[in-house]
Amino acid sequence: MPIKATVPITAADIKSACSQCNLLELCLPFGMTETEINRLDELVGARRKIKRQQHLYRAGDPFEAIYAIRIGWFKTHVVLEDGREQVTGFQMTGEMIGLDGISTETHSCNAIALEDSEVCVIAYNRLEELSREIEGLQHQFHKVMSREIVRDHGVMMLLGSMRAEERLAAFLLNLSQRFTARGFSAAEFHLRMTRDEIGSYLGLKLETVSRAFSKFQEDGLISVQQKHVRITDIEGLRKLIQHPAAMR
Amino acid sequence: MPIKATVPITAADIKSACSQCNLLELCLPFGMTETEINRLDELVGARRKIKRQQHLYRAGDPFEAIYAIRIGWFKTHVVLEDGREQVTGFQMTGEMIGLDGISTETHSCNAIALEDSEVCVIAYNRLEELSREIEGLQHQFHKVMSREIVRDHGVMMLLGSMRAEERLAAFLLNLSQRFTARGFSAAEFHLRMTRDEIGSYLGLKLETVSRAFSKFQEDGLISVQQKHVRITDIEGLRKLIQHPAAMR
DNA sequence: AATTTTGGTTGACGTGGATCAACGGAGTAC
DNA sequence: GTACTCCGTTGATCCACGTCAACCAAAATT
Repeated sequence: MPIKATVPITAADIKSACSQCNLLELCLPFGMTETEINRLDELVGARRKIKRQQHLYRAGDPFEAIYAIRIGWFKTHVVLEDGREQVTGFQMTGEMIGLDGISTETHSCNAIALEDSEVCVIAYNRLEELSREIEGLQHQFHKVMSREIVRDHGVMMLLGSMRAEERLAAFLLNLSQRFTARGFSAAEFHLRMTRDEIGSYLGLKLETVSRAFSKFQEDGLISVQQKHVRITDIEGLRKLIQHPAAMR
Repeated sequence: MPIKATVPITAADIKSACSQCNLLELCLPFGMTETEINRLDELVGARRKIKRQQHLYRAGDPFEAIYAIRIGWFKTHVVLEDGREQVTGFQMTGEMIGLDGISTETHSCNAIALEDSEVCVIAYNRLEELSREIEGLQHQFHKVMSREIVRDHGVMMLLGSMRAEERLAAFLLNLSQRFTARGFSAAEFHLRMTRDEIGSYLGLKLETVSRAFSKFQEDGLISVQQKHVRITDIEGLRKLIQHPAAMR
């Protein structure tokens, strides 16, 4: 049974507290003073747990809140009338999700948990109120939105101008960099998404993604086994992007 | 000689006034009360004229302002180290440009006028100040940013999941819709960009764009002559997208 | 433990769009 | 008016990636 994406308070919910959270430098409070962060605690409502494969929200849902991911992974995707899907992003701990809803007050994409996850629910009207009072919050929120725009432009570059292997290399480097920022290994990580989902994000078919993984392994750039990836030559991956792979 | 993209006051500049402007319902003031709009006049600084092919700003420029297009057309594009370019958008009258700069306080793309154009310069620090005071401004500004994110997701769908002719059809329908919103003909318009620029935006080569134009003409969907386009069967174009063109 | 389902890999083959090339017309500069 | 440059069109050919298919491993279900 699909779960409606509103803001339910269940027994499992705990009151969140930004001031107690260790994601500070990744999340909304970044750059704010301690006093300001304490005031954030009034803003951030309940936490909400989302099980693997469940929706955080669906396209068409009324927009009420944005979400800060505390634990876990999500994907967002848009669907065309004829059923074609396009993954528009993979979001991890410390990232904000739901910004698409502001423009029309209705979510324009679907957000699905890739593993059991937990988000902080940030009521949007409260966020607007509070960011009129707290300059640091306002500024950081604007940065978060702008960052999303810049990221999207990067994806356009990827989809519009790069070949299959370059796209995958860019994808892996991006993941690596995001893991690093969270204190995890830059070289070794576990993919939360399937080849098909990666393919959708990168504008490729799953077979092509799989072949590119195998090729990278043959070339000694990475070692892959299913969802486990170890980057063995990060410079090699970088070069692959800079020197538009052997177009003879 | 390239012009540095700062905020120069030249003899040609006139003080702008949102309250006197006829772009209200397309631009930042949308949804604001008359009193609020009057206060906007303190926000919007000089106008600035940009000649065809000149930069409004460049990637790497320090971010100081966003711009509302009063007259004309722009393209934004990002450039990879190896020189590959990707057009990330075409912006017309009433649209905001420069939002990419907020995240890092440095512009991340280039904005170039496609024809002689004029923008209103909106100092970003003043915008933040004022939108802490005027709720309607804050809300509208957030909507503008969110709309950009949603638009970008649409482009990802286009680049990642659609075939050449579908992409061009979607592009023409999008232009048509934006012209309509400005009171121009939905069916007949003048393209401000070259086949090459359209191709870059759509992730196609200029030859493919040209062939798709010719195909649409053969099929009686449009008539094209150089940059002049007349849509003769708008429903036909829509169908083309909904029914993933004959993949036999 | 047996069975089913889902996800990933690999090979053979087909094709949409890229590439290469030639040409002609529009716009611009002199 | 003439020359030049830029832009768009069209044809011939090529190739990167999609499609189709078989198979296997891992995970979920019984």
